[in-house]
Amino acid sequence: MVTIEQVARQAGVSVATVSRTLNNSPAVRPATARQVRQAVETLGYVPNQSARNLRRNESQVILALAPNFSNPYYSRILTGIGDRAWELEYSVLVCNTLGHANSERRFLKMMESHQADGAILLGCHWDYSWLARFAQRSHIVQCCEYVPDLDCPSVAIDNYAATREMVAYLRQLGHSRIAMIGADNQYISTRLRRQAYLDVMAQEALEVPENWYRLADADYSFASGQEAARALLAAVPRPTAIFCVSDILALSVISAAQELGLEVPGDLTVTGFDDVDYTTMVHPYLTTVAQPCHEMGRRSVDLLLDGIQNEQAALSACAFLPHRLMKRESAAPPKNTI
Amino acid sequence: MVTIEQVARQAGVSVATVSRTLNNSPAVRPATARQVRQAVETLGYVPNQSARNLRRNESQVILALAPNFSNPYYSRILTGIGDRAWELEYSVLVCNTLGHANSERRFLKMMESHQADGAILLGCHWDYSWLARFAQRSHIVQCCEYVPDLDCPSVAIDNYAATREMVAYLRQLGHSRIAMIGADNQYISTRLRRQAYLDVMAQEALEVPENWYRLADADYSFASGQEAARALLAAVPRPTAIFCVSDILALSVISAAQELGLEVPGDLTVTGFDDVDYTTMVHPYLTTVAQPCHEMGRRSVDLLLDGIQNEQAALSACAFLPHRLMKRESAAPPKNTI
DNA sequence: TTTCAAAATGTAATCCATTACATTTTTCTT
DNA sequence: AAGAAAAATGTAATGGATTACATTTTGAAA
Repeated sequence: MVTIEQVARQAGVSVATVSRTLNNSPAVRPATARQVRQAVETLGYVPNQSARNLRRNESQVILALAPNFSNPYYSRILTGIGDRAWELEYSVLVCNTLGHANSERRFLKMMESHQADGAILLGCHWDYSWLARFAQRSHIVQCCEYVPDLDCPSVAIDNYAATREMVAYLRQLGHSRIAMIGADNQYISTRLRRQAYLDVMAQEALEVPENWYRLADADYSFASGQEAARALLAAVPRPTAIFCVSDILALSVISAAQELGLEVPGDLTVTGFDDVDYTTMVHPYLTTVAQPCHEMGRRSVDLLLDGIQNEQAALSACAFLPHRLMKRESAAPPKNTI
Repeated sequence: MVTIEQVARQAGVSVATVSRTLNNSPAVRPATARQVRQAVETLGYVPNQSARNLRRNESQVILALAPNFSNPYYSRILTGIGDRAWELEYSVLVCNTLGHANSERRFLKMMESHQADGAILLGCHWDYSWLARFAQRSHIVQCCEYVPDLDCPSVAIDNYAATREMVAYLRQLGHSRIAMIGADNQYISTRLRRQAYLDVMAQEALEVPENWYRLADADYSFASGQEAARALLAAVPRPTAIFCVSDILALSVISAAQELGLEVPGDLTVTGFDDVDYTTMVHPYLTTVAQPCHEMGRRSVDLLLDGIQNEQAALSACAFLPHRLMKRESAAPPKNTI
């Protein structure tokens, strides 16, 4: 293996000069730098990052913890994270936690062992108090989901406002029997969306019968959505609109409705959340809330590196990025407003 | 920061003993080991991986290069890779190459700089000769796609056989006007599927009019599939079945057909490839070829680590994993076999 | 009890780049 | 041309764990 010493010898300079050249120190005379680069080229030298990391006490690696890869929503955020990290010459260790607390811990421990400089958390099922202590010592950014009082920056959309808009839109279309399918998790997004839904309904003096707020799996699985939908569609009177907290769930509702011979949006309005690719692949195209996933990923990286590089960076700013209501085919006025 | 030296002092032993204890060397007396672990616990010591990596000349990290994250097919393989790596205490750097050769190179360079011990390549747009030279020096495994004469192990299904089965099945249903939508890339899978399609058609003495083999984008985009489908469906006589090299493309064909007022499978049979989740989310459920994605990911890791750990491991074995023909709703006999 | 091999532990070199500090070279002023 | 400041370069310490080799301890045989 070629080491910096061999390069130094080849270039007729000291190792310090080689190091400075490669790190673009301004203290190297251009002519000397040229010789060094020449030697690097000739010998095919590639610096050993482990040595650099050891000395500089950093790794140029950031972690991205996601509860799964199968949700295209996460894929898009991860793509954004990867893009920005690439630009800033960082690498991303993507960790599929499967929602297991112990795997979250093991991954986060990588920061203590200097294998990673910081971490971006996308909705994890962590143990709050443990995480709180952890956030004290390590650089963490929360993306999409966040534990409110945690001492670290976060990036998300305004879930409460977005949901209010969506429910208000349904209301404006003429719906009054509006049900909701949430998810069996403690995510802040889930809680805020539920609250926004209830608030609008209350404000409009609309009834929300028990069981009109139904739960799908923690990770929004298609099957659990179908099940929730079947239960909802069996109710009498049946809701005329169902607001779902994810696009996959919305697709599962459409599927369940069709199996019952109901047409969407003719007999039932269905809305989703996230605006993943599949929303415009089959008719009816889904009315949903678009999140700037890619940008959210990018912004998370910026916040994280800001915290790593500037000691006195803002500790716990929460960046809210703009969402967009995508009005498409799956929502329409109810047939008869009984 | 707590170092091994402090642990040694605390435990009243030498650093060598601490190191041996933590690496489970059998040469440490149990009683001593206990003291050491006690000290580790007390001080909250976490070994510095950079130092370890420098000394051992390894990183316990493997790379996984994928051309994109948006295709659920890749997500499933990556999940398999992550699972297996987790079991073996390796970390996975997932790299989204976006199909750019320069980013593939930059990621692969991480092996030369000792940031990664090996790499799993999922269909990349590499420069063959460069890669060949690279594979000499570094540990690489190809998954799903592979460059045939490259000196490295690979994992894939038998694309040729799988396609033959699918086309034979269409034939058996009674189709004779069978078209195909491939992709504008040089992947081995694309080439083999095309060849298998042509071979079966020739064998059955079926005509393949020019333009019945159409190309979607290199990365199977929905829009490009729709375009290809529209062109195919405008042909006279129109094909009665379209074999697509990916599920997304199949969905795009169904979408295009429906926009023309054609029913699937009534007026047109459509088949996909990969069996991603979405194939059973909307009707018609897709007839497709299932690949053991998760297992392919896991197997790739095993092959890679085998190569890393055993100097004389098999250099270029190609593991073929079993596929499965999923007969579902999108394929049916043609209405009239004119 | 002595002796010696085996087992356990310790000492110090090593991995390779970075960087504080020391030294040399260059440049500019007078 | 001398002298001082600035710029460039060099020397050697440093980061923290691993491990070859040296030394001590243990335990069993004689």
